Amino acid sequence: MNYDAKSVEKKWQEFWEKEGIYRFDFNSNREIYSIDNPPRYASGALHLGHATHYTHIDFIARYKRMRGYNVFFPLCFDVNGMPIEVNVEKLNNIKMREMERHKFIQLCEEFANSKIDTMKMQFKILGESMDPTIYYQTDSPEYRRITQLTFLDAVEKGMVYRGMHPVNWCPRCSTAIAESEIVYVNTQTDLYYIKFDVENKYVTIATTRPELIPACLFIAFNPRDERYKDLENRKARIPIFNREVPIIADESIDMEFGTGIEMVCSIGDRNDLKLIKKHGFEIIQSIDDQGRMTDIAGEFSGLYTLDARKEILKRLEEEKRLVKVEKIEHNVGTCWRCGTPLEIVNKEQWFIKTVELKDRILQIANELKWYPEFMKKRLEDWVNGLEWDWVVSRQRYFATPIPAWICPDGHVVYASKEDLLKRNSHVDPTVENPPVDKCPICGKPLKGVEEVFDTWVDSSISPLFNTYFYRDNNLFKKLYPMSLRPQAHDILRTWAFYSIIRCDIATGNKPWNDIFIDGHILAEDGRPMHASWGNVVDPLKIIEEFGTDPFRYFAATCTLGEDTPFRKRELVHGKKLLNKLWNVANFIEMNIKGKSEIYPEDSMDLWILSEFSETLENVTLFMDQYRYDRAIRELDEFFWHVFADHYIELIKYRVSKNLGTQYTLYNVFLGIIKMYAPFMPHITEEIYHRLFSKYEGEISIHLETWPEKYEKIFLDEGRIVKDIIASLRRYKNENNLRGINEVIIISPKLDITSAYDSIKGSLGISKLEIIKNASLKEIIVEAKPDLSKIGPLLKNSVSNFMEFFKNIPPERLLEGFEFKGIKIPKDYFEFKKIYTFKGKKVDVININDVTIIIK
RNA sequence: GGGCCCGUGGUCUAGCUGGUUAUGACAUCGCCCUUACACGGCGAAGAUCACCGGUUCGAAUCCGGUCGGGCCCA
Repeated sequence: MNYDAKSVEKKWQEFWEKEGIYRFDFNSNREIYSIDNPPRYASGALHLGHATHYTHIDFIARYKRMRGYNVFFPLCFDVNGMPIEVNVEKLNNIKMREMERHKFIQLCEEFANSKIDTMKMQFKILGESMDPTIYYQTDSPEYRRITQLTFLDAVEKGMVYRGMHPVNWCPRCSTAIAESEIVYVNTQTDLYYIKFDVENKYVTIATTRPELIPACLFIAFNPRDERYKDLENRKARIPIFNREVPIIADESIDMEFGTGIEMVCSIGDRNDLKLIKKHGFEIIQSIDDQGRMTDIAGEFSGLYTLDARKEILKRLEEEKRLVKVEKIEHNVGTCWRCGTPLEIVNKEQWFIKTVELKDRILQIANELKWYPEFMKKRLEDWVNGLEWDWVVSRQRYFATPIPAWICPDGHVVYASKEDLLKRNSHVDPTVENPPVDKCPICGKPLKGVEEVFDTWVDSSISPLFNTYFYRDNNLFKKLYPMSLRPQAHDILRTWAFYSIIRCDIATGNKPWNDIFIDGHILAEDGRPMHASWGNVVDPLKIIEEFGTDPFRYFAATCTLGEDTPFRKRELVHGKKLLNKLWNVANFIEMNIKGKSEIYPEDSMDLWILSEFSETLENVTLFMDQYRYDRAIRELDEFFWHVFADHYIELIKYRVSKNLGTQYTLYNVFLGIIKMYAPFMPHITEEIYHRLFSKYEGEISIHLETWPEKYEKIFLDEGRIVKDIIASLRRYKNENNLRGINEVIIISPKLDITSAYDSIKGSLGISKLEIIKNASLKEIIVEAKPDLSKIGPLLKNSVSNFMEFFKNIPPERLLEGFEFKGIKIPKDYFEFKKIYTFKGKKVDVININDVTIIIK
């Protein structure tokens, strides 16, 4: 009988929703386990990676619930920022900056909410157990209010300032362009070779932008470049403008490009910017908002860059400084909307000081438990390399407004914290009045700030929002810090980093106890999924084909922190596992009538309880370390290859008449499906209702508690017996036998006589004897040295010994063998023996030191 | 360019606090419809553990380097 996931899963999803079984209990005194669940970005449907990550988090939530915790696992969405703006522009064929601000924001909200509805449904289909009663989305007025309040905390502590910062700028649209709005196009461009004077000689530099010569700050070459070695620390004179600039050596200069020596301007490209920062130069503004040359260009000022280029080239030619022109392939960043090549210009921006918090961040990172550990190092390296502060302002519409007003002289008035504390929504300075009539410093009129926050300013306070910071102090004390931050490694330097900063500024304390960092899900070809590569996998299609539980099985095989290619075969395997579970349930239903309360006496029943307990210990340990992959492997091995393959076969002959065995079967299987419940919530619920709920009393397995251990006895003995039975079953199989006439088992060390009935009964042996010492003649056929003992004893003569050892009759080793004057005790070897039985030919099977004789 | 991760039978993968013949899955081949399951059970074949060097009696495992792949870089 096969298990049909599809028909079963939907039923339980409806049931869980109706019964509201995943609830955080605000009134409970149980220990809290709180998860700082990633608010899903609301720009579209979930992809396979999201589906897998949320499933990983769900494993932990469900596991912790069964361990008795009051689990805080919010359903939440992130709704701010540019991807949604861009979608709205495309969908409505409009341009953000050509629309009325609040109308555009409304369109964004509508768009996001429609996506949220889709994703809520997807979470349900994925069997996620997030709690909809502790829901939030980051564009709610309440959330934005907390974003602003915590920003004002930073203001109060002197952590906020305004300053100049380079941004990507579209000269045609006259607006800042975000990194993701840049379209890179490969074009052909001219590379100009220009002579610069160095004292009474000259050096030829290559540039694609001669119009930036007036903004040249220094000349740079690679220190390994022999051609320019003697130029270091000397000065070059820039043509036309006749200004002296230093010559600097820097490893980042490409020796192959152009002449291997270049001019660094403020600001040509990203790399220039890096060099300028690194060598401590000030940025000069050379191009204005409309793309015209500024005053520094002297007689060329006011010209558009391309016109300035023509004029300057003409002059260079006149002065015989233009050596040659060469066509090259060039990657240019252009505006995604109008295609104009972008400039980098310096603009006034808002900052939160992060550089001076370096030590503090490292300290907090150390207070967190990282899973896997190496992710901490990634963060530390990143923090140590921090060079500038966090730019928190964006020239966009759809995000939390910066709660401030500004006068023409640049004096800032912030929103009143007292006022904001009393309200239930955020401040919008584009429509609201400032707390004072005019600038308290210069008396000039104030204007609301139109810039909004970088979306990480919103999402980085999720640990504060989740714990009711500024909303309910008692709850905050109870909930903060949170138990776990789960997230993926691509946003380690943003979400994790900024969260630590924001929470430290607001509370002076770490945001979480644990942080786990997940890897990515790759396409089946091992590459990242990309629509343009055609290797994207839709999670809902997979679920349609296989069911949710098999999908979750795949998720469980991913190792935390490592990228995992999607593997369909894991779904196939998951499906088989479900079938196996289903059929074991069938078997148990057929053989058990009612719940037995008779504790087992049979040694093999005690053995499987011991095996179960060991598995339980390991699974628990792995789950506590967020190693769900190890946990499920452990569980699979026990369930399928110990419990199903061996134990069930072993008790078939007696299950109907042995209540202790029925007790064992019932309880071990109940324990197994409980351990599987966090991974595969549907089938375990189905089996629970079919076999167990009427005795156990819960309406859902997901309200059950984690299993408990049994006393571990007969574990080693049981394993030997299991192997004996398996080998005899194989023997029967190979020889096509229905039963066996006579078997003698010699077990010199472990006492397995109590398993006499199990061996005899399950194999159909007519005459069985289990003895400790054979009165038979034993012949040692083989000896195996234990190198972990012999290695340290003999050190470098081990290999000589191994050569020598081959030719020694094994029985000589029994007497304590001597090699090069060193005595080797006999327990440094493992011996394999056979017996002759009254001179008759018998079949013999050896398992460790146990010998089985079959007549 | 910098930091981190990964590189194991045909494919994917476990092991990586060093110990003899390296785990499992899929695929391949053989046997078995044994009163839960043929989406099952048993067995066979298949790997110089990316490469080079070092430490060690002994390295897939530790160290250094090379090559290849991935992620992040405000």
